[in-house]
Amino acid sequence: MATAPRRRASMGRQKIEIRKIESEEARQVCFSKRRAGLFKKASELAVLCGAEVAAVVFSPAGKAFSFGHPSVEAIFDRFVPSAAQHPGAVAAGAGLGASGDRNLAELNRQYGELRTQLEAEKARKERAEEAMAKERAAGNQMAAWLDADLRDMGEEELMAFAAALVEVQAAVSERANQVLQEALNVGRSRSASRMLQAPPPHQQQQQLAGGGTFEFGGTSTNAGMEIQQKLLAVPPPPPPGFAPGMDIVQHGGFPY
Amino acid sequence: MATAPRRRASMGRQKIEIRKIESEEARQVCFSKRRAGLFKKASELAVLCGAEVAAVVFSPAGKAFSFGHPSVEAIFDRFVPSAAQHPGAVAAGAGLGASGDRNLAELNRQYGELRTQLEAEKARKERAEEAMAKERAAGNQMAAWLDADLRDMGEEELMAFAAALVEVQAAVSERANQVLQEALNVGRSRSASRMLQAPPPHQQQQQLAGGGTFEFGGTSTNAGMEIQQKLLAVPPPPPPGFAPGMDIVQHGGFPY
DNA sequence: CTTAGCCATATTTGGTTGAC
DNA sequence: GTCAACCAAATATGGCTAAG
Repeated sequence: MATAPRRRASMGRQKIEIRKIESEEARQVCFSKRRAGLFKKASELAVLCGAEVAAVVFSPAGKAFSFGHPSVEAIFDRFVPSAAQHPGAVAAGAGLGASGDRNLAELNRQYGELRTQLEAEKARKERAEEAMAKERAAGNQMAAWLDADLRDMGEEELMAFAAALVEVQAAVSERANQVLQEALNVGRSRSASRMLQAPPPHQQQQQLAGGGTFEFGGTSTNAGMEIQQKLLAVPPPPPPGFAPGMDIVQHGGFPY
Repeated sequence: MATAPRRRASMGRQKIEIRKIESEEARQVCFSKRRAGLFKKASELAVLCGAEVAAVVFSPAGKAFSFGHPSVEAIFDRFVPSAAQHPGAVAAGAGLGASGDRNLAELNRQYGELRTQLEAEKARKERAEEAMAKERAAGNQMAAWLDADLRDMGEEELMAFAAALVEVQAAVSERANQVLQEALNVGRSRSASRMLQAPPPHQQQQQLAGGGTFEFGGTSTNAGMEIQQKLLAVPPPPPPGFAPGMDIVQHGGFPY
């Protein structure tokens, strides 16, 4: 058409991390958009599932917005009847027996924690997946073992597994050396050298901790301990997770 | 509607009208998904815009779920100044049977739900544990392999074996490093320390930050949150490594 | 039954621009 | 400064299947 600088009218939706938006302005705009979106979602949830939903939002400026079906009051009322969810309150419980005496705050905290962990694990899993592909490339039988259910391992297991790996690594290394030695002794240079010509593509990544291949005990007696120490040596463990902090209460299960 | 029998494993997301879902089952599923989505949105809104958000939803079955930042009660209070939610300790000790009966019962049920959640997680871990046992078994097998009598091997065999070892070694090494890294990234709470059956007594239990409630109202600078989110932001590439000494955060404990 | 993915597509919403 | 509109990429999630 005319002389209209047809520049891409948009960069499309940009990905943003869930952290407080710096720009006051952008934040305000975002607030509006998302508030609307939230209410819409709330509404849909209410209609689609015949659920009772209430949502109250205070803009950073202090203005209040709310959505409620049938009404905010109704929901709140139902929710708060005797609310014993005061951190200080006891909210003893008997129903569920032993552990029923936790107060909501605690449950809350626990849940948030759990969720955070799940989130973290999820991320980890993905990275693992990636690495796995690489290993598979190695094409050897061991890869299978290495791949195994690592993806499903929890932190604990991972740690233990790591310890195991270190051991194996040492053993393999040693053995490899031996084999090479043997090979050389028997003197069939031909293949011996060729073998070495096939350097595993991932050898490069062996550096991490010490600056080279980590050398945990050639002995398997205390590999675990070593690791433990290494771990502890690491700086503080930054807790990952999505939307940390806010207190998710989930009085109930949260499928995620 | 033209039947498209087995087009693809997925029909992709179908467009649906916003009206009560007929299928009880589908409705339940939808409820779960959307409830999660709603809370996530709420959470994002809170974080992104530094707003205070509360959402309460009652499933058609009557179960209550809620999300609140900083907390549902806080929002409620603010929304309804006259709210009488400071009963002090309605359900204290006595628990069921008191005026907070209904509420408590509800709470208990809810807790049960949560507990189920946790159990699920636990189960998952167990499965992992199991898997690990398997790994270990494989490991033993490998050990045997390592002990194979090289003298009985033919040249070819020997060479192949050696080559394999080298590769395995590399793979293991890399994997070990990776695992360690992962563990470090996530290895905070849980029982990262319990990982070794015979852990050195000097293991300093990491103080986990868990889903602590971070103060929001104010302004920005909340070290804890910053870091957490930063980490999250770090998608995949940036090798967390040991070097970066993000400061930490660990809000020690909770003011409970 | 409840939970966990998968996949393709419906929605949502950053970033911008322009009118109030 | 608020809000609406636009565009395109980021997400959320119906519909299903598989696993407990």
